[in-house]
Amino acid sequence: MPEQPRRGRPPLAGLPERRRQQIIESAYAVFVERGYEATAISDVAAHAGIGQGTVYRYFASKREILDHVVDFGFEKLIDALEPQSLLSRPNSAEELLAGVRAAITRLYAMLEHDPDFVRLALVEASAIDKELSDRLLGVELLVSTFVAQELRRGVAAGWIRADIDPEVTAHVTLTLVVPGLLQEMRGDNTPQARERATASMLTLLEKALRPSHSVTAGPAR
Amino acid sequence: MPEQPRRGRPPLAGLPERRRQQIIESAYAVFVERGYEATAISDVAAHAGIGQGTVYRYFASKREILDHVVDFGFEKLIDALEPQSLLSRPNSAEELLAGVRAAITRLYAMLEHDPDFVRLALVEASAIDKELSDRLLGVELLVSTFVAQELRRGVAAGWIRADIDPEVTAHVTLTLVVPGLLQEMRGDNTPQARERATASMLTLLEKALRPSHSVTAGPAR
Amino acid sequence: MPEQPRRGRPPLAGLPERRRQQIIESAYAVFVERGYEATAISDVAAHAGIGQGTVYRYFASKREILDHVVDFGFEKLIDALEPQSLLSRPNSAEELLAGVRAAITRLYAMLEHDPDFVRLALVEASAIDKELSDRLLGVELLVSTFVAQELRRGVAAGWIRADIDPEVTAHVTLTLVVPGLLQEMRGDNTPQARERATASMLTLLEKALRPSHSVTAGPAR
Amino acid sequence: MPEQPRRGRPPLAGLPERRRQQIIESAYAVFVERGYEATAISDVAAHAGIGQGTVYRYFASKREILDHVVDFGFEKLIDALEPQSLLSRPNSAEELLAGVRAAITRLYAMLEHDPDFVRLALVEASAIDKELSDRLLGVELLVSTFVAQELRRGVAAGWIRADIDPEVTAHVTLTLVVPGLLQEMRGDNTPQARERATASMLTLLEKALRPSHSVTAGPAR
DNA sequence: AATGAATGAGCTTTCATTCAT
DNA sequence: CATGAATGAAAGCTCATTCAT
Repeated sequence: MPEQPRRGRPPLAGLPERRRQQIIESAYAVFVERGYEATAISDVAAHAGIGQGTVYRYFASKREILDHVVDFGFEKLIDALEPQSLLSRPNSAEELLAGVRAAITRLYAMLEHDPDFVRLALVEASAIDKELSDRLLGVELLVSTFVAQELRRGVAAGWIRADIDPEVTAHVTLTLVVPGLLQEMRGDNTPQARERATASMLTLLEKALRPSHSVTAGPAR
Repeated sequence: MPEQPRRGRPPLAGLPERRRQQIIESAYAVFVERGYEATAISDVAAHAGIGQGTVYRYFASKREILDHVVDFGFEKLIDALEPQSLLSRPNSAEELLAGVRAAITRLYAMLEHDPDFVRLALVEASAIDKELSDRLLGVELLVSTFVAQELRRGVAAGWIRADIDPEVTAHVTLTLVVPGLLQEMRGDNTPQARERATASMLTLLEKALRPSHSVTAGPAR
Repeated sequence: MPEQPRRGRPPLAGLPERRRQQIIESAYAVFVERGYEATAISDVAAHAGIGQGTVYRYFASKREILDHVVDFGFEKLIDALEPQSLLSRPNSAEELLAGVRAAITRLYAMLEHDPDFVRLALVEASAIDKELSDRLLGVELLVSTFVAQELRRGVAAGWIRADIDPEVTAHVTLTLVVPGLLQEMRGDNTPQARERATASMLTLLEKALRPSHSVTAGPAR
Repeated sequence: MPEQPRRGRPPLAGLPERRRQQIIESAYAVFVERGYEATAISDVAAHAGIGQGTVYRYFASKREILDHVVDFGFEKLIDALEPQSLLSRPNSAEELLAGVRAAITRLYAMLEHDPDFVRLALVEASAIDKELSDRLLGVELLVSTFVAQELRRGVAAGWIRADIDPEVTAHVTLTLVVPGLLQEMRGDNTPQARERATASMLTLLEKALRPSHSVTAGPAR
């Protein structure tokens, strides 16, 4: 018996990963459509065009699928925001604001291209529990900690006013996207409305961050 | 069922309304405890000390109860924030900020007294759907429209800088409570942390709203 | 509110217990018919003429129903064997054997009246696990311990031969019913066959227990 | 079946049979480990190191595998008991008892060497149905018929008392192993306990079978 | 009006079996 | 032949809702 020549159907290398992705995307679609609790696994399977049992070959439970859907959403979001551009450490208020503006613009671009994305928030919300909310809060904390660091750099360099609280301000800065998302959810998603909202929020941020002496010292903006 | 003629006083006219309230409060308690989906009507009934069937004499469905629980939560929130104080139309940036500070302080006081309240957000989230989210957005829109009006008044009167967008700024202003709520959910709810967050957010708001009077050198008011 | 006059439908005192019994008996019937694993709760419900959900109002799980079915079987068995008659402590080999014979006779009477009972063994077997087998072994141990005690008394009094091991012999004595049960399961359940089997087993037991000197010393029976 | 041209050497004629045996032994192992119902075909396949589909090339159904596992168990048992030694027709009570003792001893030896075997009873039990129980009863009947024959020979030859019922006594004799098995299941499997049980059971059997020669005062045969 | 017993639709999950490769 | 991916039937169980009393 010279070592069997690999009997049986070859296991199709990429198949598992593709199937998983297929299921995640279907789940994403139906979760967004009807919400997590209201969606049955059979709905996910039907949307993916496979049998219910097949879903369980790739995921251990409905809950695990949600986790991956959330990851999927995060990835989409992170990709859209190009966080690396935020990592290009700004050296002036202008650069910081430009970075934020660019991120917001990309966010809107993504929302336009994938309108369902906003509703993902609802999906996540609809299945929120201690663990999931911890994850979400964790991501927010991580990002805002990074932002706070940049703010601190700006304060040290003098291009951000000294009397802010970096941590809190970082949280607030992230929160600035919320009104925009609400606006989208409300359906008021014309380019004009977006631009107006973006401009206003940046102005607000600018006023809040820029040292006041710059007013007297130079042209504001 | 003879009974009819209905002699004597009507059987406690207010009873039905009190029963409804009793059920809503019980639902509030158990929803907050375990979440909407995970709560059975029997849990609500048991908490209220009545039979399950009775619940259905006062509400048509579990979902309808949620609607009222949400209303109940809003009422609690509104009561805590004493919106009438916001209605005392401010006549200076100081007054406006003082009003906001007072509202935030009351919010924190309420959270301390009724910590479960933060969790209500999760409960609502866990049952969120188009209709409910529309309602929530509607409330936000209503309040922010009012705030925008005040902002516009401030602009006209010169104690708020002219280059803000009242609507967007109003939304952003409301959003300012979000970091605080996140903070609470994260469990970081010491008085110090609260005060620090409040102060920072107010500073930010102040910088963003106050006219750079030094520049115009004109009377803010 | 002078204390409500016990509003609502009165909870029908005996109902729960009757329902439980009804379900247990239906489960007994279908378990015996098809076996435990092969029986669905819906089968039990259908046999009882109730909805599946109702079953779960009275029992927490399918397994719990089995436990009660087994108890039900044990009760039937114990009642049939009239263990109290075994408790009438025998004072001679004759009395002991008479007691055993009576018990076996009652067992057969019961089997004739309720032929499904033998199949209960299969049901129990089909669901056997550590816990259940422990229970069964526990009962066997209990009874045989009691029997061993009687045997020891007989040894002390001289009407049982001294060279037996009371414990082992007690176990063996109980085991003597097994061939009879097998016979029943085999369908060979004529009165003649039963009598023949009973007589043989008793003879065997007699020879095994009776002191040999009695042969020479006196009339053996 | 004309067996076709069949060029070259036949592809390991014995292979199919070896595969079957491999599957049966794997099934034996996992059935004993987890029980029949709780074992999935994939478990059997995994244990055998083959694909699930392959199992179905050798057996039509899970149930059929069980049948063979039971056979396998019987074979093990029969091999251990060396029935041929029982077939060496005894010519005295001593020889008979010695044979039984030897068989019991070998049984214990086997249990010690393959402790899972006792659990096979449970496995079989967990899947017991009419057909399987018929098979088991059939085997018991077969063996006891043979034993009965030997007993009859002993009666005829005078070294077994005349007043026994050969059939029933044969059944009882086989049943004598039951207490020992129960003892093992109970975990009380020390050599001492085994020896004590064996001795007691043999003594009992001896008393039950041996003619009260003292009475006849003559040598049996 | 109030109750809780009853229900069945519907859920998640398992797995024996089939079959394209 | 061997394989493992695919499947759908079926199971146990939950619970919103109904309704006889």
